[in-house]
Amino acid sequence: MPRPGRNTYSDQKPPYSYISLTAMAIQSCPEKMLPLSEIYKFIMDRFPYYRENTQRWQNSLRHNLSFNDCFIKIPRRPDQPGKGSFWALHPNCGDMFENGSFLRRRKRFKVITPDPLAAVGAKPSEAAHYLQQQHAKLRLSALAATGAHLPPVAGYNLGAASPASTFKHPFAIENIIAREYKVPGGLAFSAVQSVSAGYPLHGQLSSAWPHMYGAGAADTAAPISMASADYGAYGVPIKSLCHGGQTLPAIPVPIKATPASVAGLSALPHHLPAFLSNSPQSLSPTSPHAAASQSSPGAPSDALTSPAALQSVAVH
DNA sequence: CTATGTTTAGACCCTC
DNA sequence: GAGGGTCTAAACATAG
Repeated sequence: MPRPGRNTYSDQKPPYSYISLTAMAIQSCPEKMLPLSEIYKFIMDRFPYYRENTQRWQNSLRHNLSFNDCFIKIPRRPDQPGKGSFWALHPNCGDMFENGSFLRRRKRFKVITPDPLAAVGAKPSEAAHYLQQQHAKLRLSALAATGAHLPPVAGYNLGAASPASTFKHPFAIENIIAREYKVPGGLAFSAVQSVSAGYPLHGQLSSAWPHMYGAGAADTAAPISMASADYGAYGVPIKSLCHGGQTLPAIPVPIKATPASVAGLSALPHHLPAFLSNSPQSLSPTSPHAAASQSSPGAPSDALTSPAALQSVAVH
């Protein structure tokens, strides 16, 4: 099975499924969510193969976004004008891939409850209240984001914030790349750790993931650029969410009402999965900036790393 | 009108 | 061979 990171695939079809390509794109964004057009752009930027037949693969890609539960649609808020929604990865899409193969998942990811609100048995009024709370959170974080020197927080920590946590998003660029850096003796070089520790990784990444971090790719928007100038506290980009100058992410609402969206959300709202709560921590990158100082105990970010927080199952 | 999102269907490939 | 994952194509609906 072809492995990533060995060549640039130039005009050849990259050995990644649309799912993994999409996941890469999403993961490359500090907010861990992207509008469709940005996903297109990401893929075309890095894989020349996809600069042709756009109609074909983009249709497939849209199909994948809709069809696969591992992608969740995040509506734009009213103050985020634009077309289409944002797309994010379900936090519990888990270890869908195995053996380093990005062509085929071992299991299809499927969620098992309709939505977080239903999962906690929220009545409509409670749901509204819940959403208001989330709104308030976001506004608070937005304020924080505008301040240049607020305490940094751990971002979409991928498990890094909690010592007990081992969850690392399988699609995280850091994670994917880390697989390429198995150090003799069984110790894997952890890009996540390096990023957390503030070590510049670009050099390593370039060699491991040439089409992503290639030397000549400086103009292709270094995917996990952690330039402090670009992001405020909580990792919310000061410039915009990839476009448009908005700083507030939308309230993430798993739109798909599959019977299971978030089965284990009984702990809500206090332990609302960070991802779903759209707590800025959960959506911001792990960065040198966003290292240790954050996270009060029990902060929403814990939820992302807690298996109990959001139970989805990989269904065969 | 175009981009986006959903759904259905068939073919191909892989794993069990 | 069955079942499942992926890819492709197409039709349709909706939003900007």
